[in-house]
Amino acid sequence: MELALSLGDTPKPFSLPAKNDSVSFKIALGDDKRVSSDPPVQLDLLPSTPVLPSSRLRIPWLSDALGMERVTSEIPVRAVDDTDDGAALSSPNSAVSSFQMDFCFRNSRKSCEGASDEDDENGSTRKKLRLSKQQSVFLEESFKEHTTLNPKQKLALAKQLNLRPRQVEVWFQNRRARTKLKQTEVDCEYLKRCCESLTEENRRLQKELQELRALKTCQPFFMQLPATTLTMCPSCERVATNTTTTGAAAAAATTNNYNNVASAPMATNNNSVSQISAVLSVDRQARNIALT
DNA sequence: GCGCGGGGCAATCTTACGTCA
DNA sequence: TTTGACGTAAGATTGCCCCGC
Repeated sequence: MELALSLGDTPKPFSLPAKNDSVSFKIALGDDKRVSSDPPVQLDLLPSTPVLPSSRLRIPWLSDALGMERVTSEIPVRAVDDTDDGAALSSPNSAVSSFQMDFCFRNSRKSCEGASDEDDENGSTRKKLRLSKQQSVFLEESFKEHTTLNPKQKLALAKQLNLRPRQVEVWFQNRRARTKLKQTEVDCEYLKRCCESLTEENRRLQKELQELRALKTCQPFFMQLPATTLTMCPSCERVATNTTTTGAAAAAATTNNYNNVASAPMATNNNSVSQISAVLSVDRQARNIALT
């Protein structure tokens, strides 16, 4: 998914890192300046302080990568009728109660029925699975490492959590989708703030422009100035030189021709210091009026 | 090039659960 | 305290598209 918002003359296309399926935005402004000082928020939708009981629950590929000792025997696995993936997992029946003690501390009834398809077989309505807190935490930890799973990882995770591979797959799909949704919401909020900021900036600049035009028409002193005048940029506090043929054009060009005062070629015209000071003074007054 | 299978994604449905009057 | 309506979160399904074989 790619959204572009460009303002100004140099829209810059951007590419998104596909990592983590997050949607991010870049705003290309005319001079590549951010409108808002706030950087776009990158949501950290993963639990920052997982309560994963790492001593008992382990992420297979993580543990393998770290060379950790496998302790999967501590996570008893109940027999699962895995019809959709064809990978039935089994373990001694004695492990069932141990698993349920591990995973089903919450709402004793519902969260323990997840991996069973018994409801389908006896014709009654199938109860919807609610993952236990620990299962969710474990999946979140896994998601933190891999937002997508390869078949091997999926099987390993399903086995450790006593879920069907399909359930793990669905959980990851939903997790990706909802992460993306939340990130999109955050990004939209950020764009909204940017839009408001730009609107306000535009309104202010329009007002300043009107003030400058009014100043130009009301004060013939402007019109009598030589070709080059100095004005102060209200935004960046820099003095601008406008080398034009008329005073009117100079006034109109003040918004896009601001240079550092040090580089202003003041010596190239016949303006006296007093004339420059007068222009600056008038310009400052106009600016203050516009801002207030 | 075409068909097929697998995986991801978007949209949607469904259900569990919390809140509140 | 109980109960029903309501909203939300989350598990699950479906259909489509893309890609590799």
